[in-house]
Amino acid sequence: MRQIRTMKELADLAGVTAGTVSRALADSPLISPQTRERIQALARDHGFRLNVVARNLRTQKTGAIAVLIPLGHERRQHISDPFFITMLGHLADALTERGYDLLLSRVIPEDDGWLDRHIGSGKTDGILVIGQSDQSAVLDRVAARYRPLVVWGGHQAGQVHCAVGSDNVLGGDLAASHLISRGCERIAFFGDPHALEIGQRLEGCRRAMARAGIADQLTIVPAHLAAEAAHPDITRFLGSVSERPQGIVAASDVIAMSALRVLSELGLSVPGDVRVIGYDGLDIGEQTVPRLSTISQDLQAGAAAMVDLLFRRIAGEDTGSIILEPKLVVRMSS
Amino acid sequence: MRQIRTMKELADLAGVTAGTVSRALADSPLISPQTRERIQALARDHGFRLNVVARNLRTQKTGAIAVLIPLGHERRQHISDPFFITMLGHLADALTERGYDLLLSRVIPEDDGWLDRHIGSGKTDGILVIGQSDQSAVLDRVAARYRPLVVWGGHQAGQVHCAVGSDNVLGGDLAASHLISRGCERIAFFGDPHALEIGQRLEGCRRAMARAGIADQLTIVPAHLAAEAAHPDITRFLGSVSERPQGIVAASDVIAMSALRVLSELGLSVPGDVRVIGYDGLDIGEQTVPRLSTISQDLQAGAAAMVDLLFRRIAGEDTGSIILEPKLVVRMSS
DNA sequence: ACAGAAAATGCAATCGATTGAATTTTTCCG
DNA sequence: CGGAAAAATTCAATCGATTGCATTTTCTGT
Repeated sequence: MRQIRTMKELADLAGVTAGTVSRALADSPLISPQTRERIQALARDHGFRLNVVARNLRTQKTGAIAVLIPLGHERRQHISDPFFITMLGHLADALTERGYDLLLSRVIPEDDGWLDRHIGSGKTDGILVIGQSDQSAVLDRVAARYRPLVVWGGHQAGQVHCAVGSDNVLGGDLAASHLISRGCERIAFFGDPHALEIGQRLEGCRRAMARAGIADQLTIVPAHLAAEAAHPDITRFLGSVSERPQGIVAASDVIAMSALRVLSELGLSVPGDVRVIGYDGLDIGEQTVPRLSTISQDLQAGAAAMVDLLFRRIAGEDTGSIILEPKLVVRMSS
Repeated sequence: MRQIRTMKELADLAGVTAGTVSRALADSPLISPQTRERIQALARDHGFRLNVVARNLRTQKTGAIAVLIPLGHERRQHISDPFFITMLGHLADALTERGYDLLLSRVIPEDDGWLDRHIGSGKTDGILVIGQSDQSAVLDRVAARYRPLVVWGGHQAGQVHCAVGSDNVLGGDLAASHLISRGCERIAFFGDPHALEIGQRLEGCRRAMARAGIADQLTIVPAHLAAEAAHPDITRFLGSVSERPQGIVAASDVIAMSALRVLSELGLSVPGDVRVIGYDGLDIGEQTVPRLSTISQDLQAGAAAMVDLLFRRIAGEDTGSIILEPKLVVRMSS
């Protein structure tokens, strides 16, 4: 039994034409039940798989969605960053459920054309971008004429591109309020506010402290996002500061983990000497010692929302952004 | 300036035929330098992107590699497992470097056809599989007739499919020997030896202990691979055991992290009361408290090797498996 | 048994780029 | 300046599946 590679071959075998085979395999009602059954059996027996590339060309669809990870402001941030990865996993699940493939691309934006290069190549039916990095302008420009594009990240006034993210200001507020309610007054914020989302979290932090009348007790430590890079930043700060903070709001769980480690190295107890709260709600927060309190973003719902919006945009609908509500998760570190 | 979508349109604009445009854009020496330059400029000015799907159909290549993650023996293991993810990141980097796309698929093998379904669909030029799970037989069957397939995982006698992995027996030996050299006698192995790679690690562990004359001091705790699932397994064991082990060899870093957490919850110090060593060499091991000693697999080199083998197989070469040497990394937990 | 409707299948263009072979244009040299 | 060789370009088939339209086959009801 020789291998059948094309519909033409299968058609010859069945004594029909390729068109009939195509319809039979697609369960078209135009084909009689008998021949349909016969052809499908034949296809099964000969292990026939239709050529998806040819179909894509003809139908002008690809059945694939690109997930792009721009590494703009943080070259050292690797694709294996736990946040990216968690997001990626959820997106993979959501897309798989809809029968779509996921084309992964790590992008280092060297010019403004990285997005355009993906569009128009016809490789995917739509694009999901994880994180705006420092490419908001590019995203806005492209979004103005290319619909099927959804971004994970912050939302700000005047933003053109469709984004899904959590309310970062509220999240920062929750984090700081929580520490304050536990008695903290001197609070340090670990994270580089230069990035949009992180800036918003800091803003929320400020808001909560102002409300408590301790706005002047806030220190900002622009720690790096990647764990290896954040460690020295944090060590430097905690080692040199005269008045140790009572509470630390980290801009991400990864930064919080670095903080936990540095504190342990300095012989300080958490939450005894210093209280720590992270941001993201990643699973690894469950595995730290002590288990990490955090602001949880429900990335699974976020991923589902991104995919949902994307498909509605592919269908032609014009959707707005979605802002999810962050939730305070109190574990052992605060 | 209207949008140019096809080579035909661009050709009309330039007053030549599509064939010429195709060659000009491909820097073919058949085309005169002037026209080539002119056409390339035109393409650039009009933002022309050729249709990759059409080219793929014609050239019978796709420029994409599939990465499949079979979740056979561990349904609860999520794609966001740190090991998968780290591997995926390195593979993405290695493939990006060669200009290939990465098509990600999470597979739950419900029948034996999951691999065949990917092959022949023509969507990718080759397949990388992360982990054999319990699908060794399927992999062997397919590998017998489909060349461009490389698997991350263990290697055993009679194996047909091409695999890249580390010497698990040696790794297990290294881990146990290290603990023994630190004075441990009662040693517990955390992990389910039912899976090929883990069984081999246990074997190495046994070998080292036999050499030290303490073969009878080994306890096996078949902990789950996923962190959430491993935690209760470990708690149950450490809570009930009469003679607490002095050393723990964990079959993965994730399991080791769960162990660290349980030990901390029980008020035991690491490495004071119990020494712990993991397996994999993941980055997160740097962030635990205390920092995790481990058997490092150099996943980056492993990923590079997988990609290298895959491309050699795509080129028609018939390659053998590769076994990497694991390395002992001593940090603070042992 | 037969017109006419309905059902099933065949035919052929199409998606957009690539490439071997054919053809036209240019170059070069005696 | 003629003519062969070299260079540049065009022509047309091809990759494999999809689909509107044309055609053939199979049912109806009378």
